[in-house]
Order: sequence, then C-alpha cells, then structure tokens
Amino acid sequence: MEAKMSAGQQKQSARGKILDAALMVIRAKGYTATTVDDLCAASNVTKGAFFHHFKSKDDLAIAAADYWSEMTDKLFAAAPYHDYSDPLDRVLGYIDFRKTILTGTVPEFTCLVGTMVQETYDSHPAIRDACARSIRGHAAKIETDISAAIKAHGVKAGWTAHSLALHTQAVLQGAFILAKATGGPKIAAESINHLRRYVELLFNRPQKKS
Amino acid sequence: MEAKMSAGQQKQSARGKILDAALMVIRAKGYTATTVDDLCAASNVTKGAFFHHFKSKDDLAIAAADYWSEMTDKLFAAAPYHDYSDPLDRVLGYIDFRKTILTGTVPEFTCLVGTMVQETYDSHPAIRDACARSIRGHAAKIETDISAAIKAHGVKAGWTAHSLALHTQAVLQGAFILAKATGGPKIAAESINHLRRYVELLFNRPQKKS
DNA sequence: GACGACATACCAACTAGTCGGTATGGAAAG
DNA sequence: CTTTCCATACCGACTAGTTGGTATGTCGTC
Repeated sequence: MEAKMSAGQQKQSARGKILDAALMVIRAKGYTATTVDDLCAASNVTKGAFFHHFKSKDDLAIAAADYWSEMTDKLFAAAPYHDYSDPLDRVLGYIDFRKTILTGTVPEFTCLVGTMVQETYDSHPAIRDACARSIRGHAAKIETDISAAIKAHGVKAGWTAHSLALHTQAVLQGAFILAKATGGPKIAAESINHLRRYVELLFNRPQKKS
Repeated sequence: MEAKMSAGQQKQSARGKILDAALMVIRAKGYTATTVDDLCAASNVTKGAFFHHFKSKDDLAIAAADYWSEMTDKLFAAAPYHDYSDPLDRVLGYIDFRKTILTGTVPEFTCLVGTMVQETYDSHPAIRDACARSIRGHAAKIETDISAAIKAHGVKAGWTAHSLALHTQAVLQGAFILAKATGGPKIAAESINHLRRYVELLFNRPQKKS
C-alpha cells in the first residue's frame, strides 16, 4: 500500500491483472470459449488467486463488464470533443473520435459488452444486465449532447435524442461485427462515415467531404 | 415409408433436423456454449448420426452458415418489395421488410452468422469465412437495388452503393445486439427507423412519418 | 495470532469425438 | 425371382481430455 499502485502494470494486484486480461481475452475468444485457465495464464495468476477474488467465472464476467464501463468512461471523458461549444459539434466530434480509435487488432478496438451479451443474454441474465447497463450508460452520455443539439438547432421531430443515441451504439456494434467478419476496421470506418452523414443530414449541417 | 416425406418435419432426414435445430440453438446459446449433445437432443438424433453427417462440430457450423444463407435467400426472394418498379422503393421496401420480421423471441429474429462470427473470427477461420460469405452475399443483393436507385435518381457521391449496402447490415447486426441486451425487438425497430430515414435523406425522398 | 492474499493439488462433471455394431434398400449374380 | 453383397444411414456405449470449482496450505503484515 505504499505509493498509489501506479496504474501501470507492474505492482498491480491479481484482481486488476485478471480484469485487464479478461478485457482482451474475452474480446478475442468470446466469453464461453474463454476458460478460467486462459485468464490465469494471460494474467500470470494462479487459479487460487482467481477464485479468491471472484466467486465464479460468471462473477468475473460481471466485474469485467463494470470494469469495462469504468475504463471507457475514462477514455471518453478525456477525449477532445467535449471542448466544442456547439453541442452538435460535440456529437459529430464523438463520432469522429470513435473512428480514430479503430486501430490495432480487432480485439483491441471492439466492445467487450457487445461481445459478451451475444453469448449470455438468454442463459446468464446477470451478465446480460451488466452489459446492458454498460451500453445504456454510455448512450446516456451522448444523449445529453444530442438533446442539447436539438435545443440549440431547431430540428423537426420524428425521432428522439434517446433513440438516436442508441442508434449510434447499434451502428458501432454492427460495425464491429463486420470488422470481425472481414478481419479489419476498414468496413467499420465506412459505416461510421455513414452515421456521421446521417447526423449531419438530420441537423441540416453542410457535409464535409469525408 | 409411404407418402413423399412431406417437407414438414416428420419424415425429415437426420441431417436436415440437425441443421434446423442448429439455427435455433446456436442463436439462443451461442456457438461455443452449444454442445453436440444439445444439438442431438434438440433434433432428436443420436450422436452417431451427428458425426455420420458432419465430421466435426466446426464442420456443422460451416454447414449451418451455408444453410442459413440458403434459408434467408428464399425468405427475401419471396418478400413483396421486389415488385416495386422504382429501385429506391425496393431499397426502402427491403428496410421495411426487415422491420416486419422482428417478431417472436430474440433467437427467432436474430442472425445466425452475425452471432457465430463474433465467437469464431479469431479462432476458427473457416467458420468466420462462411459467415462473411453469408453476410456479403446478402449485402450484394441489396447493393444491386441501391446501384439502380443511384442511377435512377441522380445522387451526389461521397458514398458508394457497396458501402451503403454493408452499412444496412451493420445497422441490423447492431440492432440485434441491442435487442439481446434489452430483451426485445423494440429498440431494434427504432434503429431500423433511423436507417430508413437516412436512406430517405440520402435520396432526398420526402419522409413518411414512420 | 489472525487475517487477507495468494499457491498447489485435486475432483466431479462435462465435452468432442470414436468405434463396433445394426437396419435398410438397391444392384448384381445365379 | 431370389439370394448375395455392399453402401449408406443410423445407433449408443465408451474414452481421453478439459472445465469450473474446491480444499488446504503458506506467507507476509497488522
């Protein structure tokens, strides 16, 4: 407990190491195919340590979903688009930011909870709910800016800030599936371009070339 | 042995029964969590019969992806939107049709290959490719109508028929994930509404209320 | 000396895949 | 016509390996 356990990776607790490993391994192999031993090997932790910190594999999944929310919250809170004064710019900036983080391998840029909910929604309600919380929590933040953008620019209805916020998440999740099917982020980026164009059209914003 | 094995379900071959069961069980539980015994139980077939027709579980997955393509091809070929003379109406009709088939339980209206590719893209290349083939094959059919719509109505570029066709699939796949997270098709339908509105805006088509 | 944080050894249940065997039906031989 | 032969479809007990989970022990710190 000396020092503030430097968010690095060296002096990290077993629990933290398992959680970090879980984000990568589960995104790569899927939840069911990920074994407890996989997680232990990837985090250099023994099985005893695993079950000391998590009472079951399902319990780890829920903790991983919460940890994922925490990590992504930090990532997006630190993103540059919050600085724009026009809320519509913040929405478009969010979409652009999502595109810029499509780098590295597929498991590195895809979404943990989107992956997990597919395998667990019917058989593991607690995990499904944790995933749903994570997605909804993230969508709620974008919804705030969308609502402000609606107020700032007068837009005729037919849709709500809530449904548009969820739609952005649907596009992203779907883009990840296409990326997995094709092996790269290129198709995903093009789908995000379409999403940006849609928002521009909804708000009658002159389009940039993209 | 009388009658001509009425395409119903009674006198169906073991292979066909396994394939039918696979579509439902895998969509409900995911590929990895689906055991060979699950499939045998769901199709009332023995393990011997299973491995007589498929040389491995992975082999079944590939056959199931192909079977899925075959089934969906038939479903969409029989859909009413093909009758419209304006290709843009066919595209919008396709989108509307996708919305009308969001009925029943989640495993009933979600996509087999979208589910499978998430779990297999990194570890089972052959299955991933079968899923990719299925998605691309389906997108190619919509692309035809989109291309025709671009020609019929003069639309300024910035996007291609190909990328828009894939974008429709991304929206649908993402909508399914949201449906799984929330337990119902309502959110998925709203995302499809956004997709329709996007296409209307792209083609400057006066919007219907939706 | 108690308690939290790990390590090691172990287990019962489950899993994909195997293997020897049976049933059926059609074609070739007599 | 009928008998023999063989391929295909199917059966279900069995196995080798894996899985999530546990029981018990050690070690450093308060």
